[in-house]
Amino acid sequence: MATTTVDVSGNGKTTMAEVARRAGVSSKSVSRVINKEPHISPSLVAMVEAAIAELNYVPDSAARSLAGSRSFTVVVAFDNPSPNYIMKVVNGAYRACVAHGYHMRFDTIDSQRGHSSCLDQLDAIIKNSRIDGIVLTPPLVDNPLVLDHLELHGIRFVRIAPVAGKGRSPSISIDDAAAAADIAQYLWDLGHRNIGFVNGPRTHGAAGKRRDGFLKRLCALDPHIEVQQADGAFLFDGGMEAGGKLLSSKRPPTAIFAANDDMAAGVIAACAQRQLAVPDDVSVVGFDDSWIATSVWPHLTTIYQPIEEMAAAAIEILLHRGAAGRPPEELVLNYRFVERASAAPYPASG
Amino acid sequence: MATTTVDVSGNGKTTMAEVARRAGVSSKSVSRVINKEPHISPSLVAMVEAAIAELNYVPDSAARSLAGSRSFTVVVAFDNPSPNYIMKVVNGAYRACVAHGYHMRFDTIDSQRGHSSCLDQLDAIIKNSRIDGIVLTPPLVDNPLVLDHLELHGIRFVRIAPVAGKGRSPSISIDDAAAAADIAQYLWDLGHRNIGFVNGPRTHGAAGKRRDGFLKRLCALDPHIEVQQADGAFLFDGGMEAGGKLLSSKRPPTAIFAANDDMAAGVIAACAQRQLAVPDDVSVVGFDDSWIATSVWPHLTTIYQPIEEMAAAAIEILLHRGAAGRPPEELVLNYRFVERASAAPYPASG
DNA sequence: GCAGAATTTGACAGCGCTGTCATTACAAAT
DNA sequence: ATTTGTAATGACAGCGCTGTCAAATTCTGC
Repeated sequence: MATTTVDVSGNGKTTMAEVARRAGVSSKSVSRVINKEPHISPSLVAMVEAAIAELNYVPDSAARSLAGSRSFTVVVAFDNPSPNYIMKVVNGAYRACVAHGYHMRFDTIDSQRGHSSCLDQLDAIIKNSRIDGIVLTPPLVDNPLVLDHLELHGIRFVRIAPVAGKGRSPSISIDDAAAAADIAQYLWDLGHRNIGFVNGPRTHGAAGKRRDGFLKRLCALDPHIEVQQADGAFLFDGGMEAGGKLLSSKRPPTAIFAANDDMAAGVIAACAQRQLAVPDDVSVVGFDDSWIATSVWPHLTTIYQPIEEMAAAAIEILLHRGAAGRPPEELVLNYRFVERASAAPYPASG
Repeated sequence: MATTTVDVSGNGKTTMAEVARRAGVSSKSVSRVINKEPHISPSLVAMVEAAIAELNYVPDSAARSLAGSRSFTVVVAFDNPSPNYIMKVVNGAYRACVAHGYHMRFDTIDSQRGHSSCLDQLDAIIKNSRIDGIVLTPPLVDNPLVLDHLELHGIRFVRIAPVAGKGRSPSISIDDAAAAADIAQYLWDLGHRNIGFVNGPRTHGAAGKRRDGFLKRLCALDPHIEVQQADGAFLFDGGMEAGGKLLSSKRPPTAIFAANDDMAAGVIAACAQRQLAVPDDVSVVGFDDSWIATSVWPHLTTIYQPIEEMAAAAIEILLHRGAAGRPPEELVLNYRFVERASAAPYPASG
C-alpha cells in the first residue's frame, strides 16, 4: 500500500455518522467494526475501514465513554524511588495510550505506610472513577495484597518485571537473571576473581533475580568463590555506604556489581572517597542504563532495559486483550549489555 | 435486569439531575452553578452547593466535554534534556489537573529540528483534539515562534520561567537572578575571589538570568573581578568539559558555579579527574536541587526551585482564569538556598 | 423442504451534560 | 401606568457514541 497520508486540511471532527454514510452502512455497523464486535462480515469491515481511512476518522473518546461503560482511562501505579525509572515508564505508557486514544493517569502508592494504607490508596485510585485497567510497576507487582485486591475488584492489570505470582496477570519483563549472569561473566573474563555485590531492597523482586543470576554464574565459574555483599536500597547514598563497607573489608573486591545504576554511582563515589580509581583500581558495573549512568565519571558499564518499550507493551496488552489475536501473556523483551568505561581488566594491563 | 447497584459510599454515580432534584431546581441551574456562569442568585448557589456536598457529586467530564466545547484537557509541552526536571513538572501539573477533573497530556517539541518542524509539532498537538490550554516550559517559553503560533490560534497558555515576551501570558517563575546573586555572595563570603561560571544553553533564558545575577553581584563586590566562563549545555558531559576547561586555565578558579545541577555534577567529575578534592580544593555550586544533587559526592550545595508547585500553579492559572478573583498574571515563587557539602571556605581552614 | 437456530444488519433510545431560547420577575425609564 | 431592560431560571434539544431489540438473511438438520 502506498503511504496515502490523507491531509487533515480543514478536518478535525468527522463523526461516525459521516463514516457510515460514506460506507453506505448504519452508524451502528461502524461502531461494530471499531469495537471489533463478533458477527460482522468481512465485507462490512473492509468498507468501513476504507471509509475510516479516507475520512481520517478518529472516534471521540468522550462520547464513547459517555455512551459505553468504558472510561478509556488506564492508570500506571508506582512505588519507586527513582524518578528516572518512573519517567521512562510514564513516557512509554503515555505514548501507547495516546496512540490508542486512551487517557493515562498515574499514581503513587506508598507501601511503606503499612498494609491498610496501601490498600486505601489503591481503593482511592480504583473507586475514583472506574478505570479500564492498571499497570503495576516494581515493587508493587510482587505485593500479594495489591494483587488480591485488584482481583477482588475485577480490575484487569498488567505487571512489569514481576517475580512472584506467576500467571496471575500478563507481564512484561527482561531476563534479569541472565543479564546479571552476563555481568558476572564479563567481570570474570576481565580477570576479576574477588567480586562484590550491592543488593537492592528485599521488597524488589527483580533485585533478587539479579543477585541470584549473578551469584549462580559466579559459582558455576568457581564453586568456591566468595562474594561479599551489602545492601544499598537502590539509592545513591545506600550504594555509597554499601560500597564503603565492601571496600573497607579485609579483602576488598576488585570489582563491584550494583543492582542498579544509582547504587553503582554511589559505589563510584565511595571509591573516590578512598582514592581508588575507577576502573583502574576497582571496576564498577550498574544495571538499568538510567540517566545517571552517563551522569557520573566514568560513564557506567551497565545493562540497558527497554523500559519505555516495556511500558508501552504493558499498555498494549491491557488494551488489546480479548481482541482477535491474543498477545502472549508473559512477554520477555531483550536487554542489552552496554559497555562504557567503569570496568576494566584486572590486574590492570594498560 | 436487576440493576445490582453495588453502591459506593457517596461517590460514584450521582448525576446532575439528582443534585437538581435534591436542591429543588432545574438541572440547568446546577450546571450554571458548577460553571460559575453569571446571573445566578446567591441563594441558588447556596442550595446547589449544599446538594452537591450532601450527595458528594462530581461532574462527569466525559459528558461535559461531549456537550460543551471544552475538552477538559491541557497539555504540558517540553523541550528539555533533563528527565528530572520534566518529571517534577509532570508530577506537579498532573496533581493539579486531577484535582480539577482535568486530563493532562504532555508532549515533547524538539526545537533542534528547525523552525518549521517545531511549528509542525505544535500544530500536531493543538489540532489533534482541541485543548483547553497549554503549559510551556523552558526553553519553549522564550521561543517567539511558538508564542506567535499559539496566539494566532487563540490557544491560552501559561509559561514557566519565561524571560522574554513579558506580558504575553501569565507566568510562574522564581527570581533566578536573585538566587544566583545569593550564590555569588555565598561564595564570596566563603573567601573565594577567583570564581568560575558554567553557563547553560543560550536558548534557555533562565540560564542567562542566572549568569547575569551572578556576575552582577560579583561585580558589585569587586568591580575588577574576572570571572572565567564556559558553556555546558545543561548536561553532565558539557559540565565536565566546561569544568575541565576552567580548571586547566592558567588561573584555575577555587570555586565554580554551574547553572544547573547536572553540569555541577560534571564539574565535580572534572575535579576528580584532576585529583582536585571537592570542596577542599574546589568549591562547586549547582542550581535546581534536582535528583542528581544528592546523587553525587559530595552532595551539591544548590538552589531549590519549587518546580512541582510552579507547575501546579501554572495549571491553576490556566484553569481558573476568567473566574472570580483573577490570580496574578506573573507569579514569583520562593526559591531556597540549600547548603550541602560541595562548597567550603577558601583558603581551606578546617 | 421447512422449522429452528445462528448470523448479520439497522432503528432507536439514551449516557450526563451544556447551548439555545423561552419565560418569569422585577427594577428603571418613559 | 406603560414600556423597556436585565437579572434569574427552566424546558428542551442535542453532543457522538453504544446498548438493546428487532428485522432480515443465511445456515442447519432431518
